[in-house]
Amino acid sequence: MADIRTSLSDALRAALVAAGVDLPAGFSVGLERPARREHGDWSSNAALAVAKGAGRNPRELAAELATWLEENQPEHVAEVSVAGPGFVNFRLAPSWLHNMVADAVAAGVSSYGRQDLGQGRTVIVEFVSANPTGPVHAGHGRGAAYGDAVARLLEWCGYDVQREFYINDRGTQMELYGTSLAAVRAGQPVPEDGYNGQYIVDWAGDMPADADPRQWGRERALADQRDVLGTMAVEFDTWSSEQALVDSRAIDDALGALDAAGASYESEGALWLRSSDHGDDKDRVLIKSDGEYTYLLPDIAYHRDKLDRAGSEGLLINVWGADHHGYVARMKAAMAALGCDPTALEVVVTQLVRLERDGEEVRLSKRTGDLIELRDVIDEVGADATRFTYLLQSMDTAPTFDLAKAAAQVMENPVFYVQMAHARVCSIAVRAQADGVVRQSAHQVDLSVLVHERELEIMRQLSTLGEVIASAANERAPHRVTTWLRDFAAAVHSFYHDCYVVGSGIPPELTQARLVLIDAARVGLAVGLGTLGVSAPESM
RNA sequence: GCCCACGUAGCUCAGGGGAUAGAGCACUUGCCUCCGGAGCAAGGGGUCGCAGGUUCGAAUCCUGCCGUGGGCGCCA
Repeated sequence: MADIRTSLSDALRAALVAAGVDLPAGFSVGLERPARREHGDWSSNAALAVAKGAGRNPRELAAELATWLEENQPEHVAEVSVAGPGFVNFRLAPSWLHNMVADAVAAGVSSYGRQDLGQGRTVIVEFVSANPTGPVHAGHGRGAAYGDAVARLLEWCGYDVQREFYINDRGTQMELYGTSLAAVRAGQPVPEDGYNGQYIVDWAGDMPADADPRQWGRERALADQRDVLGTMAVEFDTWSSEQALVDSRAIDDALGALDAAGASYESEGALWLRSSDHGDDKDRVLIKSDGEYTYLLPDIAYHRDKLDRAGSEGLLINVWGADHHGYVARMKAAMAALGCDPTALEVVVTQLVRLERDGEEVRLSKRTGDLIELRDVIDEVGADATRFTYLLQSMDTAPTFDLAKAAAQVMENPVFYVQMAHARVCSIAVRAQADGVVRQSAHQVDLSVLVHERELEIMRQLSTLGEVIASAANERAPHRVTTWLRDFAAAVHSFYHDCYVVGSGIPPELTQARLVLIDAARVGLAVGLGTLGVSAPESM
């Protein structure tokens, strides 16, 4: 079927040419969904955009376009009108929505709304990357939900996605962690700046006497992290070890490359990166005066390795917490110093979450051991609600996550509201079968009887899912899908309330058409939830 | 002091160049013969932090200021 957007765009372009407008090179017709129903189904600002360059009055030009379009109507167009300062508005016949419903049902949960933006391009999404010195905490949870949702969205849009977790399994923190475990195991106080959490006591108690505390502690922490992330269905393709980079001499190679590029120098007994040559505030230390690497150096080697694995057309996306935003400039500077394409590395900084329970703040503090583990959040709230709640807002905002509200099984809880919409349409289909309704195959059903405002609203919203997914993927903004789901679920609940599918007084052909409609709605809900990694239950 | 993000309805947040700025919660008022009322519908409520600028058009882009959060280590 012809994409409605393409056919409208082509028609507008033809109308502009017919009106004698010389289109600027690279001109693309602007088409959008008007915010207000009375402005039609699609709207174009083309006349406004070209009027000045063409020396025309925008309203008059728009009127000329509308007249031409009325005489040369694209498929499904019912009415063309001019409004406001010079918008050209299209009102479409319901037939375009009926076609879309049939397409949605045919495509199904496995492919409706898929986009071909990536064309197989490799993307390595790195997220969570918690230190292997303890459990993942609630703050990591947002990164986990977000990173995985971005990965799912990119997959849905045709990218070849790798999910990656970077393990900082060497360095100062790792030493402190090992000595803390050993001290507690021996009944001694933990060293200064050591780890104090209750989990240290628990884990030290499990540690065999002959174990290497660092090595054993690393495995213990990773197993714990993997387990908890698994309970919210976050799985990684690759777990990259910092220590392995050292062992493979990748760090020496990186040092050599930086030296060859003239990007490093010695001073005060340390080795420095000339990051200020590439946009950073100041130069940064790579090797400390005591000979130990800083965090930055292995990370540079790691990103070289990732770029190499992603290939020349590949893209790296890093999801970092707000407390790491200061590292973006130096990391990009390092990549620039090595001659890498700066657009190949994209860092998304997620703002911190304020965690509450019944309005009372729960403070996160890994150092003091006073931390809320992600495990506790999932146990209290559930995996689906945890993910959905983390994805309610833009990553640029620092939202409040109220555990009690997120856990509540009530319609005021957005995740419950959306999942309930899915369960409801599933239950209608079950009910229809129980009532002995024999369903026709979808392509035999006459959908033209679907003209109720509630039905039209479901179809209009469903028709936007593909665009929403595309923009959510492009903007790395899964919350756009969350927002769409809440709106779409509201349309489904309204339909459910006003339009019965089965029952006395419902004509058989309307029952058949509505069964197809709710099937399409089910697909839309399941696809949207799927891109967020949230389940779509058939009953609740 | 410098860097990043944010400031939209009483609260939590969408919208991030277009037309009369939206949703949920809370508040007011209606609606249960029948598919799940764990609902639906209607209503009140906003100088989009402030001041300039760019534009045919700014909540949206730019500059400054104010406020909030985070960062500014040879920790990660």
